[in-house]
Amino acid sequence: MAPRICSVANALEVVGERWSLLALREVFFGNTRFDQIAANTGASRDVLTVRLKKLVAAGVLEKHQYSDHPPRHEYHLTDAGRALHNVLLMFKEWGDTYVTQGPLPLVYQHSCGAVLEPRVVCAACGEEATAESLTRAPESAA
Amino acid sequence: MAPRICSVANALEVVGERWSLLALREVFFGNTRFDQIAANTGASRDVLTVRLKKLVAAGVLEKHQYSDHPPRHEYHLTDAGRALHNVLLMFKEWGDTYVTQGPLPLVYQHSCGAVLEPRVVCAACGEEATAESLTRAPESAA
DNA sequence: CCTCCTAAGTTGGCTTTCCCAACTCACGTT
DNA sequence: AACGTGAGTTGGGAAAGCCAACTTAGGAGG
Repeated sequence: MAPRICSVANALEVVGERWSLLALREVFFGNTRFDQIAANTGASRDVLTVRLKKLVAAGVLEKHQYSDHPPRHEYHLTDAGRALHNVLLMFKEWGDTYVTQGPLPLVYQHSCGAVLEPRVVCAACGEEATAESLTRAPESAA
Repeated sequence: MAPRICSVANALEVVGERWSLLALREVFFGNTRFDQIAANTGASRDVLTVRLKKLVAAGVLEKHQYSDHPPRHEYHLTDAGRALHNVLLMFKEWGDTYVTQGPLPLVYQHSCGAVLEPRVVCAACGEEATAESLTRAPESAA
C-alpha cells in the first residue's frame, strides 16, 4: 500500500526536518542572520546551511543582501513563511500545556490586551474546530 | 550562547521526529493498529516501533489491548494527543495552501455546514491572532 | 495435525544524516 | 599588520534511518 497523499505530509517534507521550524521561529523573532539563528537554535552550522538553503528554495524564506562590502545577508519571511506562524503558535501552545515544566518561557499578549489563549475556529461560523466537529467534505478528492 | 528555551522546541522534542506526526494523523483517522500506521505513513517498521514507544512514554498515545488471545493492541489518543489536532490542522492548512499541487486530498466540513477554513483567534476577543498582533507579555519569564 | 495467515514487532547490514570542531575567505577595524 | 566578524565549508566519527527478512504467538482451513 502506498502512503497516504496528504497535505500534512507535504508540509512536513518542506519544514518537517529538524531545525527548520526553529530557524523560522528565530526569523519571526527578528533574528535574521546566520550566526544568530545558529546560536539561538543550537543547530550545527553545516546542517543549518542546508536547512536555510532548502527553505529559500521552497519559497519560505528569502535571502536579502543588506551590505555589498562586505557581503552580508539576512533571511526574511515570504508570505508562505509568514503563514507558518500559526503552526508555530500551535506548537508553542501544545508545548506550554503538555511539555514545558515550570514558568512558561514566553507569554504573548494579544493586541486586545488579553494574554493570548489561541483557539482554532471555523472562519464561517466562528465556532471552535475540534476533531469531532469535522467531517470529510464531498469536495474531497479520492 | 545556549539555545533558546522555548515551548516550540520542547514540543518538537516530543513529536518533532520524522513520522511521529504522521503516525498521530493516522490515529486521528481511526487507523490505530501498527500495520495500518506503517502502511499509511510509509514509515519503516523498526522506526515506527521506536516512535510509537516514545509517544506512549510521552503520554501522547496509550496502548490498548483489545484482544487477549491472540494479544492484539491499538493505539489511542490521550488528552495530550487529542490536543495535537490543532497542530495537524495548521500543517494541513499550510500544506494545502503552499505545497500541495492540484486538487486537495482532503477537505473538511465543519459541523456548521461550511467547508472548514481554520482561523487562529484570541479566545478573549475573538480577533485573529497574527504575528503582528502579538507582543511579549509582562508575565513572560527571563 | 499441518500449513497458511495476520499482527506486531526484531534483527542485520547498509546508507544517510547529524554533530563537532577546525578551517576558509572576504572584508572591516585598530 | 594583527584581529574580529559574518557566513559558510570541510573532515571524520556517531547516530539515525531504510529495507528486507526473520520471529513469535496465536487463529483458520483442510
